[in-house]
Amino acid sequence: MSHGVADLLPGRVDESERTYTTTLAISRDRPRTVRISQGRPGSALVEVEGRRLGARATDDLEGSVRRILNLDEDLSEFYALVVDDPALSWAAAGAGRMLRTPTVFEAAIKTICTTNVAWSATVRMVDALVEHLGEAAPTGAHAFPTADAMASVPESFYRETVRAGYRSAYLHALAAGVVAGTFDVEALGAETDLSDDEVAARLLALPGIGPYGAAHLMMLLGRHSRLILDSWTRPKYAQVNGRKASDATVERRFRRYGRYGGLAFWLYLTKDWVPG
DNA sequence: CGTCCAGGTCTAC
DNA sequence: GGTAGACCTGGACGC
Repeated sequence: MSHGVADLLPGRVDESERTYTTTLAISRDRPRTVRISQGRPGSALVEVEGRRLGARATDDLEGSVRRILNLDEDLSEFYALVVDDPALSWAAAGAGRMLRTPTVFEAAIKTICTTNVAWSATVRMVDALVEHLGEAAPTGAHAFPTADAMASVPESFYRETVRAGYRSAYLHALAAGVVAGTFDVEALGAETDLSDDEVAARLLALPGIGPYGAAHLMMLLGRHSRLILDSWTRPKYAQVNGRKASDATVERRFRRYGRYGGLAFWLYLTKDWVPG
């Protein structure tokens, strides 16, 4: 079973039908439940529940789907780097486009919910956030909550209802900081002139985000320099590699991929997720 | 029923 | 700059 933060979108992947269903927020309107599947070769089919959308809402939804499917990322430089590499040449066929959340805020909140807990607990916390704070679509399904919605409830809500434990303070502080403008997290997904170091520094300044979380979020932002080193990737590396290695050794091994070191590491670990 | 720990982070040395 | 200790929770495991 494969997991990634984007798997935690308030929706579900149906592997047999190869579809992804989720409920997405639309500005100035109720959220809508959408079903994403493969359309004609080279295109995605997006089916929207309910009455026909207006032009404005359609634009919103298309923007969200583009961000979820990461359609605008150009990985040609990475493919050129690995095409003659026995360990990663398979990736040049088109791997590495991470499934993402519509907003950086959502990814950051979910990343906090992955720290120091079993995956089942992460799912439980995110489900509670969506159920209790997310706006409902006509289908009854809920979208991921906005920063405003998350800032509007007290920290005790996160402890008592979400059962997020000590993460509660981080979740509330992040939402409140985004609302106040202290943390402009969406800018990190839009800016192109910021260095990876600058982006990393801003992510590390977020409450509850440390080296693991920053590396994880940067991958989703198309910043592939950092290796995600955590309790899942370390043993997985040992398994794929054949023997254990220190973080420093792993970092050294992937240094040759330059600004794509993090992506190379991730794909090296997840090759067995790819069919065939 | 007690202990351990899971896709860590923060604080205090 | 590097490193112990504390930190919520609930599922897994040993007794």
